[in-house]
Formats: sequence, structure tokens, C-alpha cells
Amino acid sequence: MVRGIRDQVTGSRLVGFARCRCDCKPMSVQPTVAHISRRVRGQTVQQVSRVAKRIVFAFADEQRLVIEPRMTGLMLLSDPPDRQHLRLEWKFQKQKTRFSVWFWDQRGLGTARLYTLSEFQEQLGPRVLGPDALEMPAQQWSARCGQTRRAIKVALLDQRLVAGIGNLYASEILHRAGIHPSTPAELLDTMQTRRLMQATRAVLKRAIRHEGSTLSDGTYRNALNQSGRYQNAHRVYARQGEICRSCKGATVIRIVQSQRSTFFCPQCQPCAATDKATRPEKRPPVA
DNA sequence: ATTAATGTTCAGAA
DNA sequence: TTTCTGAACATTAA
Repeated sequence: MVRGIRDQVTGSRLVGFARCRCDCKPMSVQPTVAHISRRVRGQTVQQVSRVAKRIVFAFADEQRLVIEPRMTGLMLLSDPPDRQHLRLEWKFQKQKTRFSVWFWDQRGLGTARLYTLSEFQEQLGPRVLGPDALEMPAQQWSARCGQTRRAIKVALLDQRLVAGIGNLYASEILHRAGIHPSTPAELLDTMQTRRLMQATRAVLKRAIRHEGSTLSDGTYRNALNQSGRYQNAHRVYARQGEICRSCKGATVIRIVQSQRSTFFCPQCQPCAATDKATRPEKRPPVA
């Protein structure tokens, strides 16, 4: 999302910020839209950046406007999927050109927050966010996984443990790492946490390169309202009952952890607790 | 017609 | 202290 709007927005002057009139319940904006508008109008955007799963507009006076798209939020330069769910509009001016950026959000769970620099730094702090998933070094992976008894899939979604992984990518990462999602995080050995780090970097980088995953509900789109392509590379997500694309031997299983779907291949991701001790060398052929 | 599900996060309870 | 549960929302599939 950041890459989609960065070139246009960086160096542009904000000339308007407002809610879009739509029939939906108003999204969470703090302080009020009017207050934010008063404080940032007329200023130039110095930088558009990403912090974990948030989008950050940095203004000339060091204030930060942070957008959290949550499940269905999109940042758009044009052509929204529909008018119904447009939530916010930024009006910009760059040289003599005027253009708008929109926040579109079907479910309305997304949020916008204006922070002073010190408030913003608090929101980056360890009380809110752990190290970024793409940056966290190997020794941190093992130290932090060793700190919790929760299932590794659940731990990966804890933004204070490691920031930037969502439900879809947690399943894909664990599949690539060959780790069963129910494995207690503290039981992972050094080799496994290293594989977890490598799988996280590989999956997230590929997903970014392919501009995200547009699921069957079709909600995710880039800034130009085009579909992502990473859904074509999914190994397990939403593939329950189908043959695993990696081993081609087992079928993908769906389970629920912390009220959220998890997908995995029992052959590629053996159960750490039982299989290591009990799994025999070879499975006898089925009659 | 209800219920469950969804790329999430948070407050409050267990 | 750590972990779990339900709520916020809109829409679709079962």
C-alpha cells in the first residue's frame, strides 16, 4: 500500500482531509477529523512509510498520521471498488497538479490516528510493537519464541512478539518452515527458529513483490484497484481438503486456533510433540 | 433464516 | 503474569 501511493504523496501539500459521506457507520478517527484537518492542512508530507501493518504519513512539523487498515482497508489513488465504503479523502497539491488519495474500507474496522512525534514513538515502542518481522535477527527469534508457551501460530500473530504478520501469512510461513502450527513456541529449537525467520522473510518479501493476496472475497487491491497475485502462490491458506502443493502426498488440514483459521499440511509440518518421539521410519503401506 | 467466517486489535476476564 | 474471549463492522457462504 505504501509503495502504491509513496511517489505521488511524498512532497505533496495536503490541502484537504475529510470523511467521505457514506451510509456506513463512521470509522474510528482520533482526534476528530476536523481537528486533524486543522492541524495538518497546508503542510507538506515529508515521507510515507510502513511500520508493521500500519501506514505512516510524516508531516513537516513532525506530526504523524497513522492508518491501520486492519482486515479490509485500502489506500487508493483512484477508482475505488465502490463509493459505498469510501471512508476518508486526502486532497493533495503537487506543483500545479491536484489529486486525491482515498481510504476505502468495507468492514470499517480500520483506524486513523494523529500523533505528535513523542506519541508516535510510544506507538512504536515495545509496549505496542515488537521488532519488525522482516528485520528481527535470529537470536531475537529464539529468545522471543522461548518466552511463551502458546502455540507458535498464535504467537506469530502477537504483534508485541514480532510485528507485521497476519493470519494468512502465519499459515504460509509455518508451512514453508515445516513447523506444525500447534507446536508450543518455547519448544522450538534453534534450527526451527532459524527456519521460521527465513520463512518469514521469504514469504513476506514474495507477497510484497506480488502485491499481496486478493482472496475469493476480492477485497484486497493495490492503489490502482488491481488485484494482487500472491494468492496464486499460497501453499496451504484456504486449501483445506486439497492435496498439498509441496509434498503432493497429504491433504491440507484446517483447524481453529484463538478463533482464527489455521491451515497446514500434516506431512510437511509434522507434529513436534508426538511425531518426533513416536513416528516410525516408514509408514506401512495401506491395504 | 440463522450462524459462522473473514489478511485485526483491544479491553477485560479467566 | 499470561492467555483467552468477545466486541467493533459489513458482507457472503453454509
